[in-house]
Amino acid sequence: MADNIRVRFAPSPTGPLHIGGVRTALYNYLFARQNGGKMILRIEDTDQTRFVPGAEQYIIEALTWLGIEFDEGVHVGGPFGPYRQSDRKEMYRQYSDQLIENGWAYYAFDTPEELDIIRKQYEAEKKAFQYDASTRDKMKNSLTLPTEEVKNLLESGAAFVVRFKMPENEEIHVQDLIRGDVKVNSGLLDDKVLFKSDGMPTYHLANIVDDHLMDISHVIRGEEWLPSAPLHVMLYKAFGWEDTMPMFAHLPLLLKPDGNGKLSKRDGDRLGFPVFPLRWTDPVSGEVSSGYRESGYFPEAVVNILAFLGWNPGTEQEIFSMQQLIDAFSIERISKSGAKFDLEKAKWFNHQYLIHRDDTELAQLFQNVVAEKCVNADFERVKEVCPLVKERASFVNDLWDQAKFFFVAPESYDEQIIKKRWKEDTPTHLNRISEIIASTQPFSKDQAHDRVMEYIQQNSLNTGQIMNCLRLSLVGAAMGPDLFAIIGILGIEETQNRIRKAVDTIKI
RNA sequence: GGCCCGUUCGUCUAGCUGGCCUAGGACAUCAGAUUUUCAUUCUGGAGAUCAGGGGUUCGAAUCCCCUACGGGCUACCA
Repeated sequence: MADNIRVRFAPSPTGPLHIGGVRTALYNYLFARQNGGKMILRIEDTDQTRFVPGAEQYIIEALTWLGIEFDEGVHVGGPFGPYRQSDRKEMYRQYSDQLIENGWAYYAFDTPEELDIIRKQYEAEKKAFQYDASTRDKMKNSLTLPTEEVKNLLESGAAFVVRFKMPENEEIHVQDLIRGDVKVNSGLLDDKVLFKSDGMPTYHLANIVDDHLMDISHVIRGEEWLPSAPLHVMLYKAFGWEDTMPMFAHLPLLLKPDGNGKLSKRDGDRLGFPVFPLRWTDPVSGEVSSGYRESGYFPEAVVNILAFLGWNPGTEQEIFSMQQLIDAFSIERISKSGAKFDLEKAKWFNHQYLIHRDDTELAQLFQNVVAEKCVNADFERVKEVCPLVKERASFVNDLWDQAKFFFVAPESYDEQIIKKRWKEDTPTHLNRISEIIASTQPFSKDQAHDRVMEYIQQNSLNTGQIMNCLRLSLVGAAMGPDLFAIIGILGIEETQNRIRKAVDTIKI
């Protein structure tokens, strides 16, 4: 590996960052940290028409939430700034000029409308128009127009773009860290616009110039960029920057869980899982898209899930902290094929983080949920309850469904259980058991357990029947942790109240 | 259409320098055990003839070729 590892995550602020982008950021981050390199956030906002207010802030907030930190970037500054391409606007022109001077690029005056017409004509003949070596001498550009006219056009302020002059027949090699040697003939590529008529560079120019200026050593990005990688290689060559050209790694895409195609912003809520790290409200339509954070995922779990979508350590360990990922990560072990998001496995990951979370911390999180659901709950009780029910939950919110009865007495009783277990003499026994529990000295769940079991045996009762009815009285359903653990937490008074209420309410 | 990338259980994948693969793990799923309940836990099962076909080789999921399928790109979007 090179001495100075510098990687960048370079999103466009065209909306919320989706999890594919988050994964790209994560892989960049892991690679940088593992190699003691720098992680840079660069905002690529060269398309003014697609700019979405709030998107940049969203990206920063999302990555911060996930623990993906930057050494340099639009929000933290750094020696290679500015880090927002719109703020770098003035410096791109000189690079496109340089290419024109060297004969690697030229001015083109064809208007979008003219190009549109030509494309339609080609289409009518079932051909595809490509602005390249075979067509550029028929177009309106500085290669075909007289020098004087070009000069006049430029001076008169006519709209123009700068196009790359793609060689007619040259074998281009892209060395990809994941895919190996990818080669393509330049004759198949077109004369991409480098500099737009609005004075902004296109992605291709800005990207190469900035990566060079920012001393980027490795470009780790999505596979959708692989087709334009040959152009980028050519640009490095045209600028004479081949020696410092970064290494490329094109990541496999994240696919739709159902059917085919790459995961898109629309898929998430359609399939019941978030595609965004944070909830997003579209500033124009007002449409709300759910986020992992708001859905109850732990950031550590999201990182773990994403890390394993397209990468694995080659061992059987699946739960990795960020630091462990940094230590274990390697570009060589990134898979080549796209991965589908699996909601069930994602839940399992979150479950793992939930059950291994420190009990006090978990209790604090759950305390907030309890506070929303009912009146003031004692923190000590919340803390006692958590370890009893956490095995049953994937999310903190699930804890409520599992532990609700610790905080609120049952309002109704499961009819099925009543039908199956509740007998005529049940009230009598429950009243006796209520007294027994109340008289247990000293009171403890174990004592209560022993005394109740003693009663059941002495009266030759059916354990299952009595216990289920007792559970029904306290919980309202056939669920929950160990009955006496419940009684221990509810305490004598509440236990008695609930038994009394059940006996009064349940009729057969 | 053209170009590029890919293809192992339903899903994520191990396997990459060919023999230890009658293809391993995880999630999901099924069954049994445990339990006073639900869940957990434990044990076990089913599940990919490695996309298909040709080669190379004593031997291929692993190397080569072809085909099929999937995906990406093909804008003055990134």
